[in-house]
Amino acid sequence: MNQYFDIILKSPLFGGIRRGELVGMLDCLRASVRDYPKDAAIFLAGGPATRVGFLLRGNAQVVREDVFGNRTILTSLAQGDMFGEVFACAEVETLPVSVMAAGKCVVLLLDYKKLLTTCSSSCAFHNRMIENMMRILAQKNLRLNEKIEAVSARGTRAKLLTYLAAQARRAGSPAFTIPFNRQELADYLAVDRSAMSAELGRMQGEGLLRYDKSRFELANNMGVDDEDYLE
Amino acid sequence: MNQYFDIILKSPLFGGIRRGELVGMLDCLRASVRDYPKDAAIFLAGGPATRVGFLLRGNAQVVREDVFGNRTILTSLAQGDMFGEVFACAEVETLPVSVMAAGKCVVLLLDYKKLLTTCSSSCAFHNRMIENMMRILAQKNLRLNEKIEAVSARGTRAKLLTYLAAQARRAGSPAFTIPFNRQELADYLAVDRSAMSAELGRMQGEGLLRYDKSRFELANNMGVDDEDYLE
DNA sequence: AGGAGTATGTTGTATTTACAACAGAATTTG
DNA sequence: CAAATTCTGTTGTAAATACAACATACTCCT
Repeated sequence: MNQYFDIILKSPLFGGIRRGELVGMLDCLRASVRDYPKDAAIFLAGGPATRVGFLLRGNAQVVREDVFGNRTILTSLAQGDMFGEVFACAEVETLPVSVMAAGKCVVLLLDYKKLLTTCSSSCAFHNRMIENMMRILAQKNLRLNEKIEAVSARGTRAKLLTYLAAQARRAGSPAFTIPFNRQELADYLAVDRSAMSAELGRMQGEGLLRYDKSRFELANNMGVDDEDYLE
Repeated sequence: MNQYFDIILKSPLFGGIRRGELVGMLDCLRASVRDYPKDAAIFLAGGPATRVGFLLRGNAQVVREDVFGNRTILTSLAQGDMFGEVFACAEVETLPVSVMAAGKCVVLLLDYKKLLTTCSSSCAFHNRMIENMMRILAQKNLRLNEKIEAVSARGTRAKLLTYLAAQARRAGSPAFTIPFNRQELADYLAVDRSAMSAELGRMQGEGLLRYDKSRFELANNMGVDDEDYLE
């Protein structure tokens, strides 16, 4: 178990927790570690959403199954990733998704109620974790809002500008590197890759921006046509 | 102040709180009630995001101002609505939006840190509110994910089917009423209203669904073409 | 009931986007 | 280093969507 301490401590939920506190904490939380073989269901759709998981080892996928049995991969999980927390915190009755082991997996499971309820000794870390979880949920909220803004923009150019402007804002600079390649960016914005490439080319031609690979630089007059200021 | 008790108690953040507990609670939370004239800034972009607000009276708008001073209305707030909680919980340094009074407003303001930190007397309602806030954030997360799924679908028909299927799932029935008129639905899905209307007409013609105003009923063979099963 | 205002549906046209196919650059692999 | 693979950009064409304009239906108000 303690071979996984570093992974656990790196997780945002455990932010601000010192290594020495961890053992007692996990004990108090009644944390359990389980092994799953390839293709096993770590969480099964239809089951209760009472636990929060951490992938300590292996890879897994969050999948949704529609009425006709078609499986869609919603997220891919890697070592250190947390999963199930949104459903647990939302207190949904039954899980709408499954989490399937893509290979052999080792998982840390926490009971959400235990995590939420300050224990008798009112230990400090409980409050810390609650604060952490709150921040995680709220920040995810902000990221989702950002994506909705970009995807909802009308037209490929507007989507790109919305996304790139947000990245520039986040970077605090008109020059920044995005965490996507072209195909991933196209998927994120829900547009066709080649059409998006063409649009990027046109935008560069018009001097709106410059780019090289995943590095972008927005022109300072971005999106503002001089004619707007003529009377 | 107690003229507003009913509004406060109806808010999800105060869910499970009894009327008799409220006075002591608000006192312990150092809650303050403030009046704002029309066009006043309740929260100002660039300022700290340390408080959570409730609109007790009047209407307000959450607005974002881009680099060039263009204002976009992100949300309209009505009586009873909570605002600012995502930024407070995410612990962002500076507010990226402003909240402007659309008319005379009365607002209840809570300090997020006070709300989060269990007070010395470890009063029960603190835990209740923390649980409530967690659920509010997580449920908002689920709603945003639902919207992203719909908006990201390729093509008007796929967007409609994604949205309508989610509504049917939520309703637990293939027949349900949506909370939008056509224009609002089109805005939600980021498509053109008239094109969407036409698509709905085609879909009804093909027997995929039936509708009347905001009442929809999905066919049970929805989205499954019989040919898929011919081999 | 009458009329104003709003909501919805319909159609034709212009524009935009997706799709497919390919070429060149960059990266990875043996 | 060379071959294979992946990534990116380009182009022409087909398809989908937005836009504009209008007809009809519905709602609200007095």
